Amino acid sequence: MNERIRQRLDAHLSSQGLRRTKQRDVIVEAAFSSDEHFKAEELLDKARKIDSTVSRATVYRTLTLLVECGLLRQVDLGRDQIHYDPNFLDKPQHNHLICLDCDRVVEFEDEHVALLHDCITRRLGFLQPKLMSMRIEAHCEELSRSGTCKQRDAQKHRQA
Amino acid sequence: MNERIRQRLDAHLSSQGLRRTKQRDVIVEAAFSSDEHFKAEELLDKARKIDSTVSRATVYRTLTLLVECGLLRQVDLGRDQIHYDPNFLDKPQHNHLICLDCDRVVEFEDEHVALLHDCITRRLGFLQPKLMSMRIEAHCEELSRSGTCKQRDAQKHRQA
DNA sequence: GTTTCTGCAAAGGTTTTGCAACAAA
DNA sequence: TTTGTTGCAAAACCTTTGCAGAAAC
Repeated sequence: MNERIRQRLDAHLSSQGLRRTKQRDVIVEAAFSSDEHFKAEELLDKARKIDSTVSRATVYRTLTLLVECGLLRQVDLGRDQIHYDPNFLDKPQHNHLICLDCDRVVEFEDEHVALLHDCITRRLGFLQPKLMSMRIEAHCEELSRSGTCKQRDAQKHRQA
Repeated sequence: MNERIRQRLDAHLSSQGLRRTKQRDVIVEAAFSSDEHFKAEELLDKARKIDSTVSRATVYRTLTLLVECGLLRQVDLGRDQIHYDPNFLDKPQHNHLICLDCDRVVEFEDEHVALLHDCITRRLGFLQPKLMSMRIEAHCEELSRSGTCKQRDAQKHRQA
């Protein structure tokens, strides 16, 4: 498991008098095994592939824990479901662009966004912004130009 | 009822072969009676104040309809609940700042945001952005400076 | 040993749906 | 008339919770 994740988790556990357990390790391993976003139920599936006895309740409880210590963040990617994003430790300022053609999610960082957030926030009579999120939905340029798009083809293939 | 709302709704209804009903009128009236955001259950309450026989199912079905024709938009204001925003007809580009001290939501428009969205989207290989949303959460400047904030005092008063 | 944690199953809350009666066009 | 709409109640989801036994420290 990634060193920084371990460190932050341990710090949070001990500061709160909480315990390190086998289940929490399994769920954390599952959550950060890739950089993909996931829903609670998907995390349960991943976790059960590592240890099939992990319960749904513990997954939900651990999700809350991981959000509290900043390792995960809830993100609204549209599509009417809350997803969890495991990439904020590495990219604390990133945002999301969602492809309207194939639903793929592109993470991006942009130095101008932070400045803009800051200006807007102050202008409205607030102190430095604490939490910002930006979501863009757009159509794929490649698909529109060439009539095909790698992601979309791959997706169709999966569905077939 | 606002003329533009009526027009857009009628256009959508007739283009889809749908009907104008007493219930839909009531729910639309309730939804746009103020510029406040609301949850489904809150809309049901408002609608029932106008006509107490309106059913929950019809409210949900009408919400879907109003989102489809662009009169409402779902917004994620944090706090783990989807809200509906009735103000996109008048301010199609607006965004939200949420006060961390009193939970009030400030809508804002900013000309730079659109440009930034546009640049980012093209740089990532997508066509002109279709749907954008930006959310900022921040602490109140007034509260921090003077130890008090009108909104917050009003809120405490309501809770007492 | 004490306190926290887990799994289970039940409960809670929100949204959707099948269906028969009803209403709009 | 025909087709879409409604209300109801049940179902479908997703998430939380009470509790007794198990595990961490």
